[in-house]
Parts: sequence; structure tokens; C-alpha cells
Amino acid sequence: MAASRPARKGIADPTSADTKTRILDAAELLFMEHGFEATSLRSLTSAASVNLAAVNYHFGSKEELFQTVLTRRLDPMNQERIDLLERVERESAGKPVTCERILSAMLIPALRLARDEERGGKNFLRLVGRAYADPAPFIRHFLSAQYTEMIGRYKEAFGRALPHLPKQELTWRLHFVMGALSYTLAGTDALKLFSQMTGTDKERDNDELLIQRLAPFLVAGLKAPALGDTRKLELVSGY
Amino acid sequence: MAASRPARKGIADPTSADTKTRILDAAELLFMEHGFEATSLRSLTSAASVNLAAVNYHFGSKEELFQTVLTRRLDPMNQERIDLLERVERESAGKPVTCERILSAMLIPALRLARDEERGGKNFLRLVGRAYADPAPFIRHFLSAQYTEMIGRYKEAFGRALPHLPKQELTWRLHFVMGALSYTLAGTDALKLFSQMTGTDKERDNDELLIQRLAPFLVAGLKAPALGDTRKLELVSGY
DNA sequence: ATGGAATTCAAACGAGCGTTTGAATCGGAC
DNA sequence: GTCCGATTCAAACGCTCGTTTGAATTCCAT
Repeated sequence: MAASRPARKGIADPTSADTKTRILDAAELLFMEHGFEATSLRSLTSAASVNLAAVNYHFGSKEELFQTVLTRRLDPMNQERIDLLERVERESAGKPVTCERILSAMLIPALRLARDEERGGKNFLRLVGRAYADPAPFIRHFLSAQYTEMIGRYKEAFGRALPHLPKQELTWRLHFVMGALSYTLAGTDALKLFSQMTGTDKERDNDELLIQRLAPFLVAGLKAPALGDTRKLELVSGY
Repeated sequence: MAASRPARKGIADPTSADTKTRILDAAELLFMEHGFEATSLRSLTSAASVNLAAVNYHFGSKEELFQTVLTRRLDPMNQERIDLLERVERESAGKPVTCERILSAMLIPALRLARDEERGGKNFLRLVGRAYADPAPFIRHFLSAQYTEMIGRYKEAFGRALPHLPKQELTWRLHFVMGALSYTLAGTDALKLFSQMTGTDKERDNDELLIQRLAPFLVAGLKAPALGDTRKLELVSGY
């Protein structure tokens, strides 16, 4: 009986907000470190210094908590992406917007979020990157819903910037872009695969530098000749 | 006492091989569908029509089973990648090998595996793609070890094909390549984000076509001018 | 000060988990 | 046919999980 919607809609309620925020912050960190399944509500509430029942009281369930964790950051970020794209298009005054600018509008809000340590920062982006690959259906469906509008807008914008590219080809390429992006954001240990970075390199390679490296790679890929415009993939002889 | 290594090294032992194989096949499918944590040994052994204790008897633990599932397919595939690269380099007789050929040597064994439905096919590649993003340390460390040699060889080959590219830039770009690749292999529902494919398109877009689309994108990204060779990312004004 | 809702708390619930055990069964060598 | 190690099996162990409960407490408008 106590589970429905106890939160008042009035002015700010600092007491409950404190508990809810402590839970959200701890959840963000732990979900990032261990994933959704492997994070127990007991370790989570213990880390947040709240009672075990607080999660179900304030959020209803573990799944709803997870969705709230994602929404809290993703909603503003994706809105920022949409706003930035619209601003860029407005300022271009009818002229076609370049790929570089469109991609920048997409990456910059992510970069801004990554830098804002008070709002989760890199931890959160890693969480999103991993959530993308999570097999749980409710996570995939939720993320899909969160991103649909933003992706649609950018697809249209890129379509205008790359008019020669067939729509279906563009769909695939945006998929590849999101792949490289999520993987990069999610990765930490993954970089150790290539394990040739020195300690100082690791520290200096902050997120801005990362995006400065990622953007040229992605722009070049987006601008590549479409399949069919060039000869087929050069296959190794004998395959 | 019964857990150490009961498997005989003699000729094939069809009885135990049958049980082990049934477990491995069911595990491959279920780990792919639900992930490592969310797959219980009870549902797994039930799907394989073997006794619950069989997993611990034959593999020692759930973790060791998971590693065996990955090794069974990854070991030969990565070896094939290395062999193919060596063959391409041998046949070029000293001339520099092109990016396209190197990338092909990397993608073709994956494509070959994806087609071999009797050996797991697409299911398995999706499993690998997801395992890459799994937070469990033992999975990350295991995958890292599995890939280190193969990645190292390809990094050297790409370094020769792209001599102008600084080593560190190449490291990042290979990271992006692996990202787009894993994400693409892992994705299924992810494609629905862009949800503009018709049903017939979905069926016709088989894995070969997918790689034919992915390769030009990746080659163009790899060949892009290095950071510093060109002006910085065009930032949206006011950022 | 007091009443009533919002929140916190300790405790327990039932279920499912990976793993272990020891007996039953199997299968080929002698 | 007998024996012995390899395998299968049903059952249980100990533990952790997400969730629920009902009483205790806090908070604030009256």
C-alpha cells in the first residue's frame, strides 16, 4: 500500500530530496562499477547510508531506480544536443551545415557532462556506454526511447550535409558512430589492450583530447564514398 | 575431490564430450541472450538437458564455463586472423600492404565465423561484443589476454601502412575500430533506434553486406589526417 | 501542543543462486 | 563376471537477493 507515489509535488522537500539524491549518487557509481545485475540494493543503500527499504519506498523498485539514474543526466544532455543542433542550423541561415559542426553539436554536450564532476562526470558516461550493451530488455528499450528523438534530428541534419549518401547507408554509419562513441566512453580497461600508453600519457589524455581524436576519425568515416560508388572491399585472395 | 581434472586425454570420449558440448552450446546461447550474471546454472543445465551438477563437474565453476565458451571460438578465430595477416604480408613481397587488405584480414575471420551457424554463428559474435562491455573484471581480463597478441600484430601492420600516423594516434584509432566493430556485432535491438529499415531490408542485410558497409567507414577513419595535421575540431561558436 | 501524513527503520519473507555431497549408475579392462 | 574409475543424479547447504511489512520516528500545518 505504501509503494504508489508518496512524493509531494509541492515546494522542495529537502529531507526526502537528500535521501533520494544520496541513493542516486551511490547508484550511479555502483552501477557503473559493477553493472545493474551485480549491484545489490544492500551494498547500494549501505554506500548511501540509507535504510535498505528506502530504494523501494522512493523509487518503487531497483529497475525504476536505474531508469531514474539514467534519466537524471541523459534527459538534459540530449535536450542540450537538440538545442545546440538547432542553434547551429539557425545561425547557418540556410547554408548547409558541415559534418564537423553537426558532429560537434553531438559531442560537446557529452564532453560538457564528462567534465562536470559534480554531476557524475566520466562515471556517468561510462555507465551509459555499458548500458548500451546490457542484455536486459528493459534497459535497451528505455535507452532506445531516450535517444530516438535526438538521433532522428541528427540523422536529418547529416542527411542534409551528405546529400549524396543513401539514407540506408547513413543509418548504418550513424550506428557505427554511436558504437565507437559508446565503446570509447565505456572503456577504461579496454584501453589496456593496447597497453602502450605511459602513465603520464594516461593522465594528460583527458576527455577533450579524446574527442579531438575521435571527431576526425568519425568525420572521415561519415564522408567516405558510399558502398557502390567505389569498388567492393578488397578481399584477401583465396577467400 | 572430484573437481580437479577428470577428463581423460586418450581418444575421444563421446559420452563426456556429448554432455560438455551440450552444456557449451546451451551456455553460448543463454549467455548471449541474458548475459553472464543473469544466466542461472539451473536454466542453463535444464536447457542442455543435463544435471545441475554437471557444470561444476566438467568445468569447475560458472566462470570457467564462461571462459571455455569464449575460448572455443575465439582462439581459432584470432589465430586465423594472425595467419591471414601473415599470408597477406608474405604475398606482398616487401611492398607495403594497404589499409584495406589489413582490415579485411581482420574482418574476414569474424565474418566466416558469423556465417558458420554450426559453430555458433552470429550468436557467438554478439556474445563477444557484449562481453567486451561487461563490467566483471574476470571477463575483461580474460578478453584482454585473448586479444593482446592479435591486436599487437595488427597495430604493427597498420603502423607500416600508415607511417605518417603517430603511434599514439594509431592506438586510439584501433580502439575506435574495435568499438564500432564490437558494437555492431553486439547490436540487434540497437538498430531499431534508427528504425527506418523495412522488413525485407532487415533480412537482406546479412553479415557480408554489413562488413561491406563497415569497412569503408573504418578505412576512411584510419586514413584521416592526424590530429595536429589539420585545424582543431570546429567548435560550435560560444562553447 | 497536537494530529496526521511522510519518512525511516529493523526484521523478516520467499525465492533463487552457485556449489557440494554421497550414493547410484555406467562402461570398458582384466 | 568383477572391479574401478568416470559420470550422472537427487538432494541439500549456506548464502544473498529484491521486496514487503508494520511499528517507530520525524516533520510541519494547524
